[in-house]
Amino acid sequence: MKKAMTFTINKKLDGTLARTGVISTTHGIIETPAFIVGGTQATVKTLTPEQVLELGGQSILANTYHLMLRPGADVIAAAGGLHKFMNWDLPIFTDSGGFQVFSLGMAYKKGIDATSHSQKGDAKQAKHSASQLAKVTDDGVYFRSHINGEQLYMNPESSMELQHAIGADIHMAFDELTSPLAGYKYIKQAMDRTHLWADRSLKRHQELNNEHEQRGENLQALWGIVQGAREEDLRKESATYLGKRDFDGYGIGGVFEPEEVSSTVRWITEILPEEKPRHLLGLGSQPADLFLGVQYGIDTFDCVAPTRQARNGALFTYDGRLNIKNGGFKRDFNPIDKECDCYTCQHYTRAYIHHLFRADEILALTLASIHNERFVVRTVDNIRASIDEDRFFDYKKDFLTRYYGEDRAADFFIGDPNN
RNA sequence: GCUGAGAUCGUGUAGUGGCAAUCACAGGAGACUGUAAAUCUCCCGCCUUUCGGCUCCGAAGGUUCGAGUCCUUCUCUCAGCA
Repeated sequence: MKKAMTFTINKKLDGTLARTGVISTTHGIIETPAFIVGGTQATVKTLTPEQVLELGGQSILANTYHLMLRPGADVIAAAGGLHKFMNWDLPIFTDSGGFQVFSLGMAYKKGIDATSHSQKGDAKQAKHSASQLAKVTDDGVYFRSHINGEQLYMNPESSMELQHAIGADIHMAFDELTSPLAGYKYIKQAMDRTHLWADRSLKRHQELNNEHEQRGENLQALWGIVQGAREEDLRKESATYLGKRDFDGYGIGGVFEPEEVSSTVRWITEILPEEKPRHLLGLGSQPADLFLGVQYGIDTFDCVAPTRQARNGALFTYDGRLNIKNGGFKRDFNPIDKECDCYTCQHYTRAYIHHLFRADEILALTLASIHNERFVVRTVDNIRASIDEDRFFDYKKDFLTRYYGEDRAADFFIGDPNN
């Protein structure tokens, strides 16, 4: 059978797990390390595909759970697949729905949500904790639609069938990620279940690819997902188990804090087969995640934070984050960041964007999203260039010191050769 | 000029005899990591780091154990009529 996807390593950075390379799919290539843009509901919120291209997006990640609910995988298949449906011709990833097992289920039961940083006891959380929307069994997961409460069921096989119908280039295996507050016993149980689900996902995936091949259609790729929370032995067991399977690449799930990147990610990437790409699921809301992820062997990232924070007025600058809604920007006629090359910074001032947010104008969301997404995509692109040019550690030190300040940044440099 | 209705936080309001300050907006700040998120949280009379303390319902009187609330006069606003 021909391959759905290939990965070529161009350069490895001596003394680290970092590398640059190229993922090649039937919809084109992704130069890695790369930031994959969040496109959950078959759209990058507030942006047209042309705007995503202009800000340097190489690929997007959509979500099976959301698209199954609305408009339905059958609708996307009838439209000729997700690329055609949403007018995005470059590579697309789909997440399996596994994250929603967590965000609609255990996360609330445990009294925290998907973002371990968020405050306990906020009104929304209290409201939702009363009604958990997902329930896990060994075979699969019962969901209640967050839209209308309808009962749904998803398991590894159905996730693969939905993902193949949606027709992205790279799929994620259906997994269960656990709350950071879960106990060891439950973490292990969920990890073992994730492994069995990975095998079932792979089996169904290969059957579906066989059908594609017989019909002369494009093949699709599947990446397995490593779990095990913060437990070193479980993470290593998970990487070992999945590393032996015939996946096209790997996702690392259930990582929540920047501190975990330099420990947890390393345990895993040292074990996973070097010749396959690794994706760090859901991380990238701050620059340290990106530098540490790459340093410890990550090839691709995805994160909703750049666009979500943009919609809420929190914007990246090379000197740290600012909240454009604050009163101090009312008469600030500078761009968001003088060194940013994005469309927003080329044409608009802080004062104007401040005004748009205050006036509840929807252009605020688009301009802010363009900026934040460009900031993150460009940072990862620059990290890639710094590896190719053997100046990664200098770039990392300059960037993070400026962004966080010397004191806060110090922890990110432990063990670096130039520290 | 007459008649009527009003005056409570920056604004609009709730409160109709029992610890005044509800709700919204405006304002001040914070959070957000495989998107139940253009969302959420906190502050918003004055003093105090906190604990807490002090004010306060257009003005002045009055009734009452007790008044934002009832009575009298005044000021101002709005509506209708002249």
